[in-house]
Amino acid sequence: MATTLMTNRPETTALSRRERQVMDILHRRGEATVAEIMEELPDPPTYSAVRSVLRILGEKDLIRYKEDGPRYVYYPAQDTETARDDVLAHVVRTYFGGAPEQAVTALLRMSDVDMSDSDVERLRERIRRARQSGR
Amino acid sequence: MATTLMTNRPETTALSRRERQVMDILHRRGEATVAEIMEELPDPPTYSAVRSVLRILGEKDLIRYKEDGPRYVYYPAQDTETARDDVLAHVVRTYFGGAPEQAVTALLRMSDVDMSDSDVERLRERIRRARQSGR
DNA sequence: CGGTTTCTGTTGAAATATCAACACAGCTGA
DNA sequence: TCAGCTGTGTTGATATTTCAACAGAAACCG
Repeated sequence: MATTLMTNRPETTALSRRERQVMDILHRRGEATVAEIMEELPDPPTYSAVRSVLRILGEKDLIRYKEDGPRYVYYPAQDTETARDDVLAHVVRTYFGGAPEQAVTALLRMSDVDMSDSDVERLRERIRRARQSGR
Repeated sequence: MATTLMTNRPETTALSRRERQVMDILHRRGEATVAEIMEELPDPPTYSAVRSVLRILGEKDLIRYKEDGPRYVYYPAQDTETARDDVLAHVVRTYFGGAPEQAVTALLRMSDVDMSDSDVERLRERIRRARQSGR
């Protein structure tokens, strides 16, 4: 069992409201200063309040920072690809009964493409065969 | 601007830790009794505590309940498809720079299919043309 | 320089979320 | 019937989150 991995990813759950909002901002922007985070927060609290949240996220090892001249620039500790995989896995499991195809369908519909689940299934088959025969 | 819609969807943000955990359970199962929710919660609190969260979620109009004999069965107020669209929109925006194709790529990779963004783009084009020429 | 601005570090108060206890109602079975 | 479950309704305590204030260090600028 990948227990270690599970316990290492409290992102999906176990995060307070503000903590999640800040993490979302960091994931969306890639990195941000305290001032930038403050601007993007709904019902922006003070500078100090934001810094408190950042401190806690740091203690939980969910973010890092680097120095940019006089100030800190914060960014998610997780690399982007892992974060993406994690969040998609959670969404697929929670909202799509564990079936990625249905999520694909919904996404393609968002992209203004209409495609049934079985279409997606056929697509997967075609691609898999293509791969095996040389790619 | 669709301000009304925005403010109507506090699901993505503005939810406390427990509230989110409970909503996730309800979305995953479709519906659940207090006892079932309690079982699935990490670090399960008491029956009373779960009911407190449910009461708050009810006040926020995020859940409904129906009676099943002597007990209540709770379920999300949002219909499933809307909830799915909302959560995907949020994930795409937060983690994929607003590009659904990249999310599709990641999902297909999760499904053990390897496909580049440009592959997906070509796929979309092909499907769009097919639709216009009679489907 | 010296005053001002802009940061971070830290502390403690205020607001909110989380939780448990208790009261009460209905059902169940000996 | 009536004791024992199993539910809900409500209240208030506890824990956590959220926040602001203040102190000090470094950069900026006349």
